[in-house]
Order: sequence, then C-alpha cells, then structure tokens
Amino acid sequence: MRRTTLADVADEAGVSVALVSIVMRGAPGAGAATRERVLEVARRLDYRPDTRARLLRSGRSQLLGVMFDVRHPFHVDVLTGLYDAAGQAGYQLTLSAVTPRRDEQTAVTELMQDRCEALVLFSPRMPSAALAALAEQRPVVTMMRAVRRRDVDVVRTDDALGSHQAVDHLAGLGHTRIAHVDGGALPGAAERRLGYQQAMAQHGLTSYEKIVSGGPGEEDGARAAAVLFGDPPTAVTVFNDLSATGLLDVLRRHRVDVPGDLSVVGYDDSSFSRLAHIDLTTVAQDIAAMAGHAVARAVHRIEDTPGGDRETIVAPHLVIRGTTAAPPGAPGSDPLPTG
Amino acid sequence: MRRTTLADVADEAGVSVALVSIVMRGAPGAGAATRERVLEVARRLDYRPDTRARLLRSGRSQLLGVMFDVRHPFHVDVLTGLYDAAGQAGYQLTLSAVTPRRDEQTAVTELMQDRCEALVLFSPRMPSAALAALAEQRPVVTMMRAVRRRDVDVVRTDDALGSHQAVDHLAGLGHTRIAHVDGGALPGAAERRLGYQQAMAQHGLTSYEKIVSGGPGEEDGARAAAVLFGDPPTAVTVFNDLSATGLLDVLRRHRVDVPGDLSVVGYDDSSFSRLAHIDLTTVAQDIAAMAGHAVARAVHRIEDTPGGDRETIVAPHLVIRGTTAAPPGAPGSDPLPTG
DNA sequence: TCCGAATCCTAGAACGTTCTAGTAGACGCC
DNA sequence: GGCGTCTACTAGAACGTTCTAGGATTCGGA
Repeated sequence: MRRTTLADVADEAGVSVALVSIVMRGAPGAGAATRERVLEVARRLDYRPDTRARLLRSGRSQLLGVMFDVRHPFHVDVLTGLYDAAGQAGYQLTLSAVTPRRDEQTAVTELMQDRCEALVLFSPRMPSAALAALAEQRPVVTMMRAVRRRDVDVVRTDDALGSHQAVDHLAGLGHTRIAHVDGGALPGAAERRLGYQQAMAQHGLTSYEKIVSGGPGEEDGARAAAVLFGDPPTAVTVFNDLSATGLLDVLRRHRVDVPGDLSVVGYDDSSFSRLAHIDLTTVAQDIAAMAGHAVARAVHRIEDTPGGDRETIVAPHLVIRGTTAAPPGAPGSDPLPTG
Repeated sequence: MRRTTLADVADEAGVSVALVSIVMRGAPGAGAATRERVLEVARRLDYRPDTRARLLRSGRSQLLGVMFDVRHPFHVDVLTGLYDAAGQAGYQLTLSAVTPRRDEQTAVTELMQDRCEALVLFSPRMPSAALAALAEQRPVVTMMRAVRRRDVDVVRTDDALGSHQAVDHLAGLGHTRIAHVDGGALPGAAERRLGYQQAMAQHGLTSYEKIVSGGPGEEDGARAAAVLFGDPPTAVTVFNDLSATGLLDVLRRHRVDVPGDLSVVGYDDSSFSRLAHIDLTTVAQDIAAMAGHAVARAVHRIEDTPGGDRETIVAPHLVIRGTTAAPPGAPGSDPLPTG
C-alpha cells in the first residue's frame, strides 16, 4: 500500500531509476520508444512525483510562497490571478494565511520552511526593516504596499490615479461640489487624497475642495456622513468601499436620495459593492495585471535576469454602478442604467 | 550562503548529526548539558529544520491538506478555525485553492503531491465516487457536504435545526404567516426546507406553510420577492444570505418596510450580512466547532484511533440583527435595537 | 580497421533529515 | 571481578528524487 516511486516504475519498465527521472521531467537523453514505454508504465502504476524529494535533491522548488490575510476579501480575489500567472511561469504556489490568531511572522516562517524560492506578501503590515531582513534570504515582492527598500519589489495600484478617475467621472456628470472622505494615515490614503486634490484642481474646482476625515470601517463612513450634512456636497469620493457603505447607510436612513441628491464613489470594488442592494460605483484595482506583475517580478529575481522596474504601478479603472448620477437639477442627464 | 543544516550545528557543537536531531525533536536520549549546548548553537546559527527532508525520511508529514474555494467567503472564515485546531493537534496546514480557472481535481492533486496525511475538503462538488476514490489513498473529511460513503468523514451543520431556529425566532415574535424561499436542489436546501416545515408544524402553523422556489443568488431572491407580493407573509426565511439580500433589495425598492411590514432571516452569516446597510438576521454556522471536529476526525483516521462518529453534525445558532421584528400590529413588541 | 562522436542508458552519490543498531562507559549487584 | 543494565552517544542506512560521470552501442569517415 506504499506510494509508487520512480524505482517501482523503473523495475516494471525494466530500465534504471535515472532514466525514468529523465523521462518524467521531459529532459533530453531518452529514446523515443523507451520514453513512450516508461510513460505508459507510469500511467498504469499511477505514478506521481514527490515534490519534496525532488526539491530536496535539486535545490529548486519552483515554489512561490504567498502570504495573505483571510480577513481581506480582496486578497482572496488576487489569489485567483496569482495561480494563473504562476502556472504559466511554471511555478506552484504555497499559501500561508494570516488570521486573527496567526500573525505575519508565523505565516512567513512557515513559507521559509517550505523552501519556496520567493515570497509574495499581500499588504504586509510588518515594518519595512523586517521586510528587508526577509529580502536578504529570499526575493520578496510586496503587493498593495509601498516599500522604499532597494531589495524589496513592489506591485501596487496607482491610487492617486484611481481617485482622479473618480473625480473625473463625477465632474463629467456635471458635479462641482465634490468632497472626499479620506483614510487618515492608512496605506494608500495619502495618495488617494492627493489624486482627489489634483483632479479637483485640474477641473478648476479648487474653490470647493473639501476633505473630511474618515477611516477604513463602516463607522468611519457613518461619522463622515454626519459631518457632511452641515454643508452637503453633491458628490463624495470615499477612501474605501466599506467606509462608503457606512456613509450610504446613514444617507439612506436620512432619506437622502442616492444618487439623486448625492453621488457616492467607493474604492476597491469589494465583492459586496456589487450587491444589488449596495450597487456602489467604485474604483477597481486591476487584479489580473497585478498578479501577473507580481509573479513576473518574483521570477525575475529568482532567475536573476536583469531588467524590469523594482516598483510596478498598475492603473485602476472605474466601475460605474448605481450610486453616481448627474447632480440634482442638472438638465438632460439621467442616472445611468444599473443593469 | 547555504542554509544551516543539522550537520552544521553538529560540527559546531562537536556532536553527531543524530544527536542534534534528537535534541531538536525533543526526543529522549540526550544529556541535559549537551542538550543545552546544542540548542544554544542551533539558536546562534539560526537553524531551521527542513520540513521536506524530515517528511522524506520519516514518512510522517504532520500536514493536513485543505481544499477551499476562493469564491466562497465562508470558506476563508473556516480557515481561521482550522489553523487553530490543527496547531493544537500538532499539525500544519497545506492550502490549495479552487478558483474560477483551477478546478477541484487540480487542487486535490497538488495536495496529494505535497504528501499531506489527510484531506479536508470544503464543500467539494466532485461526485461522491471521486471522493471515495480519494479516500482509498488518504483519510478524507468533507465539510459542509453530506456524503453517504462509509470511508469518507463528514462535518456539517444541522441545517434543519438552523431553519427551525429561524422559524422559532419569528414565531416567538408573534409571526404566523411565515414563508420560506428555498434553494432548490442545492446541497443543504432540502434540509433547510424540512426544518422550516417541521418548525411550522410544531408551532401549529401548518395551515399557512408556503414555500417559494428560489436559489443561491441575488436574482433568485429578487424573483421570489415578486412571487411573495401576491399574498404577502409577515416573515420569510431564505435559503442563504445572498438570496435574502436580493429579496431585501426588491422589498426596499417597493417601499416595503423591513422589519416593520416584513421580517427576513437569511442563512450563513456571510460577512456582508453584518454591514449596517444590510444588517440581516441570519443563521450562523459554528465555524470554530466545525473546524475543531474536522481536524479531530482527520487526526483520528491518521492515527487510527478508534471511536468517534463518521459524521459530525454541528448545531448552528441564530444571529439576530435588524431585519426581524414583531409583525405589524402586534402589541408591545418593538423591533430589537440594531446595535 | 580503427577512431571519434553521438546517442541512449546506468551506477552511485548527494540533498537534509530520521531511524535502527550498536558502542563506550558508568554503575550496581552478587 | 565478572556480568548485566542503563545512559549518552554515534555510525550509517534509508526516504525519493536529481545530478555527475561514465559505459555501451552505433555510425560515419579516414
């Protein structure tokens, strides 16, 4: 009841273990007829190579270690793209999750023990010195987190551009009174705020510019809503979807018509934002592109091929749903169909 | 720049490789003084055992293979509990995800190659014959999926009880006209329907019993809402949260007051159901308990200890939020505060 | 006829562990 | 003083693979 090994296949096919290894790897050095026969035997015995043993000998594991956080739905979406990209590059993924009771250190240590060849870290919170320490042992790519270390690669979204697009969209609908609910000191918040400011300037709306302090959670958005009631804008761009949802909730409870009276744009295209009940216009990160770049960077470092930028900044795009429309009183611009 | 191995530590400490192995594993057979010295050297050289090599030799990997689906937020929640339980039992987890472009077969094959000692599969869709085939090679525990094979272990929620609890809650609030939007032929749907029927019978409400055909998605809930408008109940239990959300959306668009005119109960306690904007009363599966049982079952099979049931059925519990209240016109029962 | 090269294949070491079998020395006991 | 037993330790094989070096066999050409 043992597993079948190379030796079993070799015995059965009447060849040496080494030759079976050659055939299984598709390496040159075996005759066509023998190759065929060995493959046939392997199939019959249901032979599956043992990745651990392979790694032990060859040093190479063809393994990319991925750290993600189970609490972040977005991370899970990125996994899909990462599997695709890794598969194409001939690498496998080893996943290690961060949970409320399992910290980043634990997750990364496990990846290291698994002997993966590079680390892909989803928005790590550890100090950049810790990242640099890791980078001394293995190539490290951080996603959704800017790091100023020469030896750490970065793949992230152009957050300023995302906010800019949101404002462009609103301005295009005719809005002039556009506020921004920001994310304070959180990663990405400064850039999103900056993008808002730049876009407002570009549209000649600097006179209205209004930034309300917010945060990452629903309650932050709700608090911001209360502040906005003082001098209501006709549109708001919010730091993220969760915060936008909290804001939306307060608005609807106060019978403010969204998007009739007020347009709202979120950020992240979280899965819940496409629920009919929320139907939030939002800025989507280009998951597939980011995943592709992350794998490309990791492979670059592993295989030590020159070229490519240390930091890859991917453009986001706006997903228009039902929370944005022309401002009240604007002629001839109906809300977009929410189909 | 090689990794430090047992041999390095052994050289440095002036003992044999075998002894270092003994010390590192905490196995008996080393003197206290030597043990201390070896540990000190290991710490100094930053020695980390190579799990693959260990596995290769010992046959044991202390690894549980987990297959989950990135599209299912609930799965990710369960991971947290699984890490906890596995850690306590002295096992590590290997994760393999199912994505839109990565099927169950691929995910499971990778787990097999990783030489994990048992498979924990989150609501697998593969036919039970395929599960049985897997079970011939490795202990298999399926979660959230009933399987009638003697050699496949099952950990799942008592779905009938969950529906029953939902109806109990509504009946307790004074509702008599309680409908059920079902999940058709989906796994769990039959039981949830049955639980509804049993609870209705128990509360003497058989005369109203009303089952509307639904499904797993928002659009299914929305369709069901249209049907319900014909002869509106005062409360509905819905197959799952997503469907309940679709239903909620139609209701609110038609200015039906929830929970004033109509109470709604979902199922699953999906993360979005606790958004202030949705605030859905729902049936929550006991994630920690399920994870604990799954690990316990797997370890039982691996270590071949007798006892324990093949199928573990965990009781769910109701999470009361803002979509349920007393029926219209009921005296003295205000809606519960929504926290 | 003989040599060199190419092709196909094999033996055996190596990877970093754990495991089995055993050795050396101390100690107790009659 | 000889024997058994215990403790602390070690040598070397083994796990399933890949890699290095090399052995046959064939073939072409001088």
